[in-house]
Amino acid sequence: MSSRPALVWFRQDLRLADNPALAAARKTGAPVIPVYIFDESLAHAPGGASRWWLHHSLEALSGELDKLGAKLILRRGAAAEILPDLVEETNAGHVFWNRRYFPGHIEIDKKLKSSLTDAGVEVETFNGALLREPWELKTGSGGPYRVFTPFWKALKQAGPARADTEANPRKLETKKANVKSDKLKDWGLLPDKPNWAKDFEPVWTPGEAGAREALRDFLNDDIGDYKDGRDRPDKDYTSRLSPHLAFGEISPLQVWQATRAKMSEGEVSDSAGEKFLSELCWREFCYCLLFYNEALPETPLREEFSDYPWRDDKKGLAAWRKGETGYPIVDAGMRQLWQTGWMHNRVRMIVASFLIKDLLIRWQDGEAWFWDTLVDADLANNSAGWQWVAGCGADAAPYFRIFNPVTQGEKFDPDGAYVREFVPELKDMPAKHIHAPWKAPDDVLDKAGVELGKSYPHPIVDHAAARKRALEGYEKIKRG
DNA sequence: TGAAATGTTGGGGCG
DNA sequence: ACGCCCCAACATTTC
Repeated sequence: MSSRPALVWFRQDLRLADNPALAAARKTGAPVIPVYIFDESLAHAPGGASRWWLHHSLEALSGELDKLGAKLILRRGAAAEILPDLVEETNAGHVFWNRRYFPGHIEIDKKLKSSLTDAGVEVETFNGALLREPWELKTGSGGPYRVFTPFWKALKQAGPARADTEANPRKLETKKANVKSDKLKDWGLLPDKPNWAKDFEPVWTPGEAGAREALRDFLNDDIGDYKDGRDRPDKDYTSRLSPHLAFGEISPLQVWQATRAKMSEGEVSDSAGEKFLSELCWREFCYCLLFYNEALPETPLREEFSDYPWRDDKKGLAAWRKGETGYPIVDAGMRQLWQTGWMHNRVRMIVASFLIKDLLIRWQDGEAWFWDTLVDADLANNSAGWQWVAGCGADAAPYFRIFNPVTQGEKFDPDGAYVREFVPELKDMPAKHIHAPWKAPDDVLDKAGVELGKSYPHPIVDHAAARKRALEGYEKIKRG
């Protein structure tokens, strides 16, 4: 037992339960000092929507710590300098954190670990973010997996690295630490003038309690129709856990265990539960891809795609961002993203396919927009996802798989309810014509109060022609 | 975790 | 009764 305090450095693990670093700190018996450092100097600093979430998540974490008598210390700046300062200031004998896996982060953490260790501080790091570390699962030939299905099989076979989750601590050894902390509101994480996040509030509850509630609601109810329902943006059959997972308000192990428990109780069908867990493991797969391919966020994994004849189309990109492409399912998705900080996964694939293949705009441009606007923006998921749609990733959709936005709309939003919610100017269109208003007879448009080119745009590209153009571009890079 | 083009089959209308 | 055409409904191939 040591009287020198134990520092817990919170990062992408803004929770108290099932937090190995925090658990280790408690085990020392020393007073625990929780710390969060906001480092904007890093590449891939959080985008606007993530900053909104981060603010509220930190507020929630700080509140939970308060209940245990601990004060969350907030500091802003380069962790490489601030953490050693804090260690010195507090005379900490231990520092604990859960590992990060993104390029840049890893180097910082490694250096800190060795310099602090050299200075006589005991540093220990843990896996708090993944079911398995990227290096724990290898193919038969010893390399990392590059195809999802075998990865998923191997992970399912191996199971999570830890068997049990740890409950929320009820007690924490603390000491009145006289350590200065920033005020959260001074970080300016919240939007102001205008408050574009006002519609986020009714939709989301950032923080550990909100995460737990989202998981419980999903497993008790919405997961029933997950297998097919998860593809329906007009329904509420997805877990909406993504932002909670991105900020580590809940661990994948907690999700895994809770789902397995419901499955063995027979309350969740095997088909729905397995499908959901496989989606959870897409996240693991993406982390793996990024861990072994640092350039994933910028550079196509398949090199030939660097030569793809992309177009510079500022107007097209702007129309896509604003949800004014004239394709209702695309516009609904882009507006859902802007309004709520989130987009249904099926629609993410549709809008991404549209940007890349119909507009021939670089996937990196879409990735950047998602990064800024998604509350669940996650470097691994976002870059792997965009590469997947673009067809240049490891286990990517073939390039010629080009979504038809009309067919997709008719298939997955058959009544048009999703479009009506987010594209209100089409709310009086009948289901039959809502996904292709330009093909609707004049009297139908009149009756719905839609004037193409005025109240709702004409399609900015002709899909059939755009599809042909995209495939011709593919021929070019295939020939090299 | 597509879509479009092309091919095949089978039923019904019709001369 | 028969062949022929049409076309919907699938199936297969191709991008």
